[in-house]
Amino acid sequence: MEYTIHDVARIAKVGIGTVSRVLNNNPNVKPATREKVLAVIAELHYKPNPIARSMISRRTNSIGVMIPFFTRPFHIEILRNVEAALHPTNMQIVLYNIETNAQRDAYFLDLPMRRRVDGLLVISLPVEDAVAQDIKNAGIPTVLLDTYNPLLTSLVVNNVEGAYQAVKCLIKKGHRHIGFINGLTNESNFKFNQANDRLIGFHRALGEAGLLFDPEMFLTSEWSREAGRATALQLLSHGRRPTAIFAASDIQAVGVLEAARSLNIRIPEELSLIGFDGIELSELLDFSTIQQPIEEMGFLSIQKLIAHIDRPETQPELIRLNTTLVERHTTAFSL
Amino acid sequence: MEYTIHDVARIAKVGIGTVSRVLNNNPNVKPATREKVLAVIAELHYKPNPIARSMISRRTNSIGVMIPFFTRPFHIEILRNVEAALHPTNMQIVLYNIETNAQRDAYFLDLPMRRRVDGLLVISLPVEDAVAQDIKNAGIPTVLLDTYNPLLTSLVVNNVEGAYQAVKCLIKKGHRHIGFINGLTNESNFKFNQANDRLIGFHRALGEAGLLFDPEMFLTSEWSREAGRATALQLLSHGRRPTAIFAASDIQAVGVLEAARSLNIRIPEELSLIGFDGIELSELLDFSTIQQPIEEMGFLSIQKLIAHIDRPETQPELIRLNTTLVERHTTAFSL
DNA sequence: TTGTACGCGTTATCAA
DNA sequence: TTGATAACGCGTACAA
Repeated sequence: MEYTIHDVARIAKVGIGTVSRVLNNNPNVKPATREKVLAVIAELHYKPNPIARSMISRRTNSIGVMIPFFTRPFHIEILRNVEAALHPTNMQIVLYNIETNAQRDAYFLDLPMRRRVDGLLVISLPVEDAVAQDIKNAGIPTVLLDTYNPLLTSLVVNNVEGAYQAVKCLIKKGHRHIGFINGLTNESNFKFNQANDRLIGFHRALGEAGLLFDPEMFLTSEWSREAGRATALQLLSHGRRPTAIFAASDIQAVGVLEAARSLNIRIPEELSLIGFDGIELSELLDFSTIQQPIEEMGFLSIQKLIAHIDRPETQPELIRLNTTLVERHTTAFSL
Repeated sequence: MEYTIHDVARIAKVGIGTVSRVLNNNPNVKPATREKVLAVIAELHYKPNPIARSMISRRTNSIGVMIPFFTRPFHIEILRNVEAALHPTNMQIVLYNIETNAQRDAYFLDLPMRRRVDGLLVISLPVEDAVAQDIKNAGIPTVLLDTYNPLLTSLVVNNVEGAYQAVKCLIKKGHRHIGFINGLTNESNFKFNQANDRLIGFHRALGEAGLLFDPEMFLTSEWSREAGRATALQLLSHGRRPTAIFAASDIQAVGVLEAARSLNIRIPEELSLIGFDGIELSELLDFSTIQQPIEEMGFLSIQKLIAHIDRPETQPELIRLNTTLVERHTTAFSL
């Protein structure tokens, strides 16, 4: 038994226009009639139908969040903060978990969320130029978080600088033989260009210290614990094993921790380690990392997205946030 | 430049009825005209407006997922599997993160998602009888996961049996002095009755072995790592400290691990530990736990929910799944 | 087999 | 200050 605005109007003996005005706090309603209408609304427990409202307003009060959800805890923490940022609003999150290339294309190309969401927040997923152009043409307010395309507002962390911070820290502590486990640029066919930037930072720190890049000390793995461990095992079994490892993500760093333990290599005495992301697990396992401003990333991206929704003429911009080196108990001086 | 069904009809020189029939695969369309219409649809990249469709069909193709999202990794893993189960469908997830009592009531009492979602999946959050009755009266297809109410289809794990398994295992290994860190029944004003059941299982195993319940060995803490650690510290500082601890959740068990490490208590030599949930972290940190069938919980709950959506006359049922003891390297014989 | 007209529940316009 | 009426874009009887 769902009531409509007509029921309210009929029972309150007013026109539906008046009810609508009451609902939308239009001041052009005589206080007395407003009271009368509100009384009926309360009595019937009437709630306006949001779908019908969307028909007219062309707003759904929801945003689509595209996220490669389960690959990394980092994404969960981002999502948490996105959610928190959205709370004060009355907007809802429609979750698009993206696990395969096909899924991503299905969402991006068909843009099925068109008119089902007011805006789109894309987390970490690379957006090709053609797709970005499509999104722009379709006029879908969009913000990219932890991924970049010049056509769309993008919020990224300075990955080059972050990696540089990490490696420089290790060098400062006397390490000369530093392993680098980077993330795959291609995973599930996604191109994560974060990895490229982190490699650049690695190179820069090395170059600045006059250290040579040793190809044998550079490996890549999936952005996962298991892959991180396997790769670390490889690195640590090397004839001349590294005295320090920089991992491109915390979850890979966890794998390094495991590998070291299984090889009875003590951390930090025999091996220093720095991860990347600053997920809660890094604190829990007490390892050093390059902290991303996760909370700020969530809030700022929502703020920008809402700006795009409210003012479609808003121009795309690139926002670059900084990382922070957080030293915990996995970084020691090289012997 | 969004096209409507009228544009398609006009350009294809047919009526909108025909276009609609083509869109909905109604067989009563002459192949030739179908082709013609499809050609125009393809040319215009026309997509029917889902909002307008919802007006008529009264389906939104989305389900609301209410989840106390960030308190425990367990919920994340549940959500992951719920998402996976929903993928084959063309349904979307609207995420309702619930962190406070006020939020929960806002969602439950106003039922603002009414008509914005086809169904509701409530994870872990207790549902009071009055609320359950409201939901039933409102005719909102609903499934409760990891929480129970007789009025609604509920999918729960046998918490009593799970706790019993854990404690019995410890007793079998010779432990006579077993600490129990239970979760709070009330947290953020939520009443988590999972804790009650686990306490019952604890009692049962003790009683069966003829062991006395020692109130000093029974503490409760928030369902968090920090709280688990603080509580474990208290337990382990006791004059006659336990030789084994059963924690009501894995995340609390992690806290126990930390506490033991900080007190230089070796695990499992000096202290055995069993957690509850079977989250990935338990595998990562290699501690024993009572494994919940997380994947099955996700898939089965969605299956049941869809049944309720498709056939509103479906009767509520109680589904009870079993837990499994997974022994890793934190359970040893008592000396 | 096809087209027209109506209704879904709102908001917005316009005349009263 | 108010009420009737026209959209919004679609699905669906019903008539042709």
